[in-house]
Amino acid sequence: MLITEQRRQDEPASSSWLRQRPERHRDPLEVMESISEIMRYCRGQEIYGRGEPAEYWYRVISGAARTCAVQADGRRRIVELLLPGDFFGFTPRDRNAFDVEAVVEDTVVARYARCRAETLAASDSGLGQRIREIAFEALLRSQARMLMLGQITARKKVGLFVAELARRSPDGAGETVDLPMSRYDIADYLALSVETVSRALTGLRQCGAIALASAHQVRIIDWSALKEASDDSERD
Amino acid sequence: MLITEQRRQDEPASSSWLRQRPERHRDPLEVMESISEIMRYCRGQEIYGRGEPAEYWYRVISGAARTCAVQADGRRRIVELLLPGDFFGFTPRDRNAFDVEAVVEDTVVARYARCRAETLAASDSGLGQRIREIAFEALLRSQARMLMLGQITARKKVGLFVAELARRSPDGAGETVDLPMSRYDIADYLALSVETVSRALTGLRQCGAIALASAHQVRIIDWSALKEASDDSERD
DNA sequence: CGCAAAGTTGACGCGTGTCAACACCGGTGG
DNA sequence: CCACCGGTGTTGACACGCGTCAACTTTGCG
Repeated sequence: MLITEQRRQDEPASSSWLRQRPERHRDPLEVMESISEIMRYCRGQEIYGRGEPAEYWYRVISGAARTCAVQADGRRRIVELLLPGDFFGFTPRDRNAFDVEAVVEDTVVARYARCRAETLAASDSGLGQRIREIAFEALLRSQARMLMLGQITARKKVGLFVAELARRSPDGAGETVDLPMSRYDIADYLALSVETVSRALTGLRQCGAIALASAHQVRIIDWSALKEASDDSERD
Repeated sequence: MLITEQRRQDEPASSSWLRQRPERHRDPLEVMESISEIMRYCRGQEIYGRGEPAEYWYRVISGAARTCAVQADGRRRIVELLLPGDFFGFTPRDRNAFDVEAVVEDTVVARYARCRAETLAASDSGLGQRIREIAFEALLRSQARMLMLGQITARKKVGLFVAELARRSPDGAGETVDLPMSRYDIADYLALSVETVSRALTGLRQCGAIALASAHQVRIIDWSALKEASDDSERD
C-alpha cells in the first residue's frame, strides 16, 4: 500500500502527512524525521541539478515537483511527477541523474542528508527495509507510467494521466482534480506536443468524459470513458 | 546452501557474474548466495505470474527474461528486458505486479526467498544498503528506458535500443550485438508495431548505421548515426 | 489598460498502425 | 529427397493521428 494518500495542502508543520502505520507499530520512517530539514521553493525553482553530488534524499511535503531531462534533440522530458508523500533523489551513483524543479509556488520538501540516513538505516533495520519498500514503490510507479506512455492515441494518454492524477489526488477518488502543471509540463510528461494535449482535453470534454471548470480544474464526469478513451464515436 | 548446478556458461570463477566491489571489501551480495536457488527455464516459460504471492527476489545469471503486461486493449507490453546481472521481482506489495517469462532457451536465474533475504539484510546492514542500491539502479534503468520510449520517430527508438543493448552486451561496446528476442518482443518493448520495427531496422541498414548478418545479429557500423538516427537524409 | 505568457483552434505534411501479400527458415512426414 | 507446414521476418498500399507552423483567444500581472 501507499504511504502517500494523505497529504493536504494545509497540513500543519508536524508530520501528520506521514501515514500512520496500522496501530501498534509506528512507521520506521519517523525516526528519519530527526534529521530532516524543511525546504521551501518557488515555482520553477531548481531543487537540485543534474550532475551535482547526490547528498540528500527528499520527500515532497506539499506542492509538486518535476524530474526533468533534456534529450539530444533539445526536447525537455519530464521523467517523474512528484506529489506530496513521494520520495526522490534516489540514485545508485554519487551524482544526480536529472534536474528536479518545483512545479507550484511554495512547494515544501523535506530533505535528509544521505549519509546520515544511511547511518540510521544501518542501525535500524526496520528503517532500511522501509526505504527499500519505498524504492520499490518508485520503481512500480515508473513502470506504470511506462504503460501510460506506450498508449497509441494521445487521448488515451491524457485520459490515463488525468485518471491517475485523480486517484492520487488529496480527496482520493474525488471527482474534481486540479492539474498543478502547465500544458507544456503535461506535454513533456506524456511525450506529446502542447497542441495535442490541448486537443485531447477538448476531445475528452466533447466526449462527455470530463468538464473543464478552468484550465487547471478538471471535473471527471464519465470515469470509464476517461480510461477507455478510444471509442472514437462522438463529435459534438 | 543448495546450489546444485552452477550456471554452465563458461564461467571460470565461482561467482564471476557477481560484480566485484572495489578493493578490500567483498560485495555484500555474496552473503545472499547462501540462500540462492538456481533455476533453469525454457524459452517462453513463465518464471512467475502476475498476482502470485511475491515470495522471491531473482537475478538473471544467463539468458534473458522479459517483464510483460497486457493492457486494456489486449496489447502486450514488455515493461523490462532483464539481462544477466539484473535483479527482478522487486515489488512493494505482497503480490507480483507483472508476468515474467524467459526469453531464450536455457535461461538461468538465481532466486532468493524474500523473507530469508530480508532477514539477512536486517542483520547485515551492508547487504541492506546494497539491495537499496540495486533498487535505485533498477529505477534509473526504468527512467532511462522511458526517455527511449518518448522518442518521436521509430528509427530513433530502435537505434537507441540497439545502442543500449550493445552497451550492456557481454563484450562491453563490441561492434556486433545479438538480439535475443523476436521482432514482436522488440515491438512490444518499444511500443511499436512489428512492421515498423522491421522497417526501422532496414532503414538503419540503408543509412549505413548497422549491418544485419542474420535477423538477430546486428553489426554496428556508424555509432553516431545509430544514436542520432533522425537525419532523414539518405534513401539508398 | 497593456503586455506577455499560456491556452486553444485550424491547416497541412508525414510517420506509423493496419491490412495484406510474400519471402525465409526449421521441422515433420511422406 | 521433396512437399508441406507454421512461425517469423520483410515489404507494399493506404488511412489516420500527431507534430509543426500559424493565428487567435484567454489569462495573469504590473
